[in-house]
This record gives sequence, C-alpha cells and structure tokens, in this order.
Amino acid sequence: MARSNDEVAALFQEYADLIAITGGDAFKARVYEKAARAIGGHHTDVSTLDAKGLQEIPNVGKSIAEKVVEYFRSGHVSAIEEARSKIPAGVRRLTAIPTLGPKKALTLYEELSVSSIDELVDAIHAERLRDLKGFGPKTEENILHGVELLQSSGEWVLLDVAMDLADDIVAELSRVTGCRRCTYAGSLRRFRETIGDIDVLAAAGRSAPVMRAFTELPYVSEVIAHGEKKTSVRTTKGLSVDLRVVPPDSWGAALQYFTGSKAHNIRTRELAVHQGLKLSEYGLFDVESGKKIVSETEEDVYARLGLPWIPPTLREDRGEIEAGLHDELPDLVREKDIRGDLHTHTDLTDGLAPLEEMVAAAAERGYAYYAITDHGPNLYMQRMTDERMLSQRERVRELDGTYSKHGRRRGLRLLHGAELNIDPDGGVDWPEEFLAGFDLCVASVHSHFNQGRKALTRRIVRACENPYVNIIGHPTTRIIGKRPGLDADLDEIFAACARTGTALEINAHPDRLDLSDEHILRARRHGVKFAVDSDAHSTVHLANMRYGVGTAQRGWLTIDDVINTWPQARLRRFLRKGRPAA
DNA sequence: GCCGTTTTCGGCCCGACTGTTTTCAGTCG
Repeated sequence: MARSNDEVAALFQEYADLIAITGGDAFKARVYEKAARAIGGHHTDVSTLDAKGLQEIPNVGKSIAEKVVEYFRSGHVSAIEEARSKIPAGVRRLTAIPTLGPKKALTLYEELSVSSIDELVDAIHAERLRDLKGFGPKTEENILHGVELLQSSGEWVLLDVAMDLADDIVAELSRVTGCRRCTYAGSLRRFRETIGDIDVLAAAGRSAPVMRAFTELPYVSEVIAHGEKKTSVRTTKGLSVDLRVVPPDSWGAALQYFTGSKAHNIRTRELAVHQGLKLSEYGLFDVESGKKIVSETEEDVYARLGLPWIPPTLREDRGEIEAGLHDELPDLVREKDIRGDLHTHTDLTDGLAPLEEMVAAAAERGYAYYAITDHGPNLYMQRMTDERMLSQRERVRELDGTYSKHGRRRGLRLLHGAELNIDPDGGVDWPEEFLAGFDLCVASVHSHFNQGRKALTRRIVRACENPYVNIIGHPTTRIIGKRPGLDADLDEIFAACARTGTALEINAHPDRLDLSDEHILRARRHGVKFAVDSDAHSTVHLANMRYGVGTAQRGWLTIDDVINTWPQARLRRFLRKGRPAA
C-alpha cells in the first residue's frame, strides 16, 4: 500500500533520528528530515528516478540521491544499516515518550543499556536512574507519566473533536476582561485531519487573567507548564492544549508563527534572513538596527517578505512559498462557494431524519441545490426496493423548489439520486433503464475491501465507465485510525475518472476525509473534478461540509475543480456524462 | 548533508519552559 516515496521518507526520517541519538551533526540530521519530507510529498514515484532526477527534489543532493538509488537496487542503504547496528530500534522508540529526547535516550542506553520502554520503566523502579547526570526525581516522574500517556494512545483526535473543544475555549477566553483577541492556530487552523494538540492564541496587555481563566476551565485535568507567556494543560479527555498570550501589537506575527506548519515557518524565516530580517512570534525585525518593521497582521508580515497572504490550509511547505513568490497561489474554494450537497441520506435507508427535515435544513444553509442519495438495494440491510425509491422520487419532485432560506425568494432545487453499491465485479445495484431515472448517482465500495490490488482497481474503473455513475463516493473507504484505505492503483482510478467524466468525492465526514489532501493533490494532476459532500445521515451532519472544504483547500482546489460550486446548469451538463440522449 | 543575488565555504529558525544546575542543557513546537 505504501508508495515507494513514503517508504523512502520513513527510511530517511529514521536515519535523521539515529543521527540525532548518536550525537551526530545536528545540521546533517535536519537535512535528512527535510529530504524525507520532500520525498514523501514529491509527485513522481522516486523508484522511477535516476540520480539526476532525484537531485531535482529540494534538499536531495548527490549523497542522498545515491542512497535512494542504492535502496531500490539492493533493498537497503548501507549507511543506514550501519547506524541501525549501533543503536537498537527500541532506543529510538524511547524518544516517542514526551520529555524524553535523543540526548536522554542515548544516556540511558550507554549508561544503563536500556533499549526499550519496558526496560526503562523497570530501571526507574529499580532506582537505577538516580546516579545519572541530568536525571533528577522530577525527570523520573515525567518519564513514567509520559509512558502512561503514550500507552493510553491519547496521541491524537479527529478534527471535529478538536474543533469543538477549541471553539469552546476561544469563546471562554474571549470573555476575559482585557483579552483583546483570541483564536485557535496550529494544525487545527490548517485543517489537518488529525490533531495532536490544540494551539490557542490570545492578545492581551496583561497575560495573567487570561492564563488563570485558561487553567480554571472545567475540563482541565492537569497543568503541564505555567508561565507568563505560555501555559500548557491537559484536558480530562487527554488532549493537550497550549495557550500563548502575546501583546496586541504582535498579533499578526504571533498568529503566523503559531499557525505553522513548522516546515512553512522555517521557509518564511529563511526568506527573512536572506533580506537581513529576523522573524519571530513578536514581529519582523531588522537585524542591524533591531528595529521592528511589522507585526500587527499576517498580511503585513507576508507582504514584507514579498509574499501575498497565504491561506493557512496551504502552509505545509508543499510549494506554497514558491507559488506565492510568483503570484501563482490558487484561488481556493471556500465554504460559501458551495452551492449544494450531492451525497446525503434520509430515514428511507440509514439516515436519521425524514426527507422533509433534511431538505429544510439544507435550504436553511442557503444551498441552491441539494441531492438526496439513499442507498440502493444491494446494501442488504437497507431494505431498498424499486417501489420505495420511485415513491421517494415522486415526493422529491413535489418538494422541488418549495423550500428556501428564511427571507429568500428562490426555492431550493432538488436532485433525486442514489448511493449505489459497487459490487466485487464493478457492477452496481440497478440495470441501466432504472438508473436512467436518477438525476445523479454516487457509487461506493461498501464491502469486499481485501480483493487484491488488481481486482479492486479494475472494479472501481468499471464503475467509472458506467454512464450513470457520476461520483465515486469515499473513494478509498478508509476510516481514520481504524481502517486503512483500499489497496488499489489510485493513479489508474484517477485517470479513469478524468477520462470518463466521473467526479471523485471528498467525503467531509471527519472520520473519513476521503479523498485525503495528499490524494487530492495526486488526483488533481490527472485533471479530475471533485464533489465535496457531507454524506449526512442527519441534519447536523450537513455542517461537516466545513471539514470537506478544508481538506479540498489542503488539496489546492479552486471552484473550477469542485462541481458542487458550479451553477446548476453547468452541474447538470456534467451529470449527463456519456449518457444516451434522453 | 545541502545550498548559493555574500556560490565551492560557512552557514543552517527562534524562543519558552523545565529541571538540574548555580549558568545551562534538553525538549518541544
């Protein structure tokens, strides 16, 4: 399943860790980290590149290119094998414990021969750390606590869980007297699919009242660090939240800094350095005079670096700096550009709300059009029949145009569709005569996930070739943290979608986000169109659209790429696909 | 080990907090 680029990226990340643990050149370790990232995000399969082609990847020079070539020729890299032979894998694993980094890991290994987390815990209980330099009683306590956290797997949460909590914290802190501004930053603002910890930023003249209100929030179970400028807590659910309080006039620089990503920040700081400037969370400064140049808004900071404001969802060092410098940033799709939802359910199958409630909720969101796509009969537990589907269609036709957002004249246009089940051979629920009656069809894989790569690929390509299939629903079927994506040749599927006029779904449900940002970036290069859908099974799920749009932004999509931002006439033309004329 | 409008050497992002020290190393983001 893993692309060779991911394999190589993991290999170099491991090498970087091993260099850090053995006390090797820190700059060298950093270069391997940067190269790992660049290779992981590179669009071409690195196993197909020669040394010259490899060196066109940023941060890949002669030495690293040779290692990649060696890896694909012999299956291993001798320099990395040598590093591995010096340091057991368990020692590297130790650095996953919070508060335990490469230096302490090496000390533990060299002085006490500790090479696994279990051995470390045993050593602490046997009081063997007491004589080590730099290890005090507090260190022991922190390590034991860190191991506990690591093993309780509270490492990350889904985007919506983090967003709900962050929204609440921001609302609470905004109420504190003297708090001038407050928002969430970090990976949450960038809409990453999983969130390790939440970063909250506040601007205030005096930080103490904001810090105090923060530590006194009811769901704070533990204060990890408490200072004048930064406080870290853990919530009762095990999520860690950092609060930074900055002076109001540093707001823009601080927001830019704490939004990240780390890689994006390194790039912006390098841009600053090359212009004789220094960028920190307090502002952009002239190195010579030490004088502050700008700091109030993100726009000011980016502008002084020669860049347009870069949307947070692009800040991953995946080409946004270069695009910004050439004034070629995409005009990203926004939630308000979405004119309709094309994949939703009702209680006719496994949805919770009746048709009328779903349509009313959709109208209230201000949509221009809305598709109802209940499951076809092949998803056996849904008890669908031709009669039930036709009777729903009749009702949909009656309701068409009769609902509108409060105070708006134009009625919500309804499309009647279905979510078809792609069977193991690539066929779908109904014969073509019946499918011809739908305005659109989503088709998805719901079973037989482990058919093997060839069969799975062929299966989905066949579904694309069906003239009545308009959208492939949750294309990889992954469930984040629970089920991996299908092992299929995605590039072949993306090409088939482009060729046949089939859109790929960006399923906005937070535990799917399928396609993912990385897959969107790949699919986009094939010229595919996308549909950002909530797959709502209740009225509240309609609001998940924001996560789908965030993911689409992370995939650099514009309104031209997303069919449900289009005016209805253009959408309907797209949905006609290769169908015989009616 | 990579990179270059200071290009084949000499840099490489910057700051906060903790814990163990008594001026600073380690870790984190």
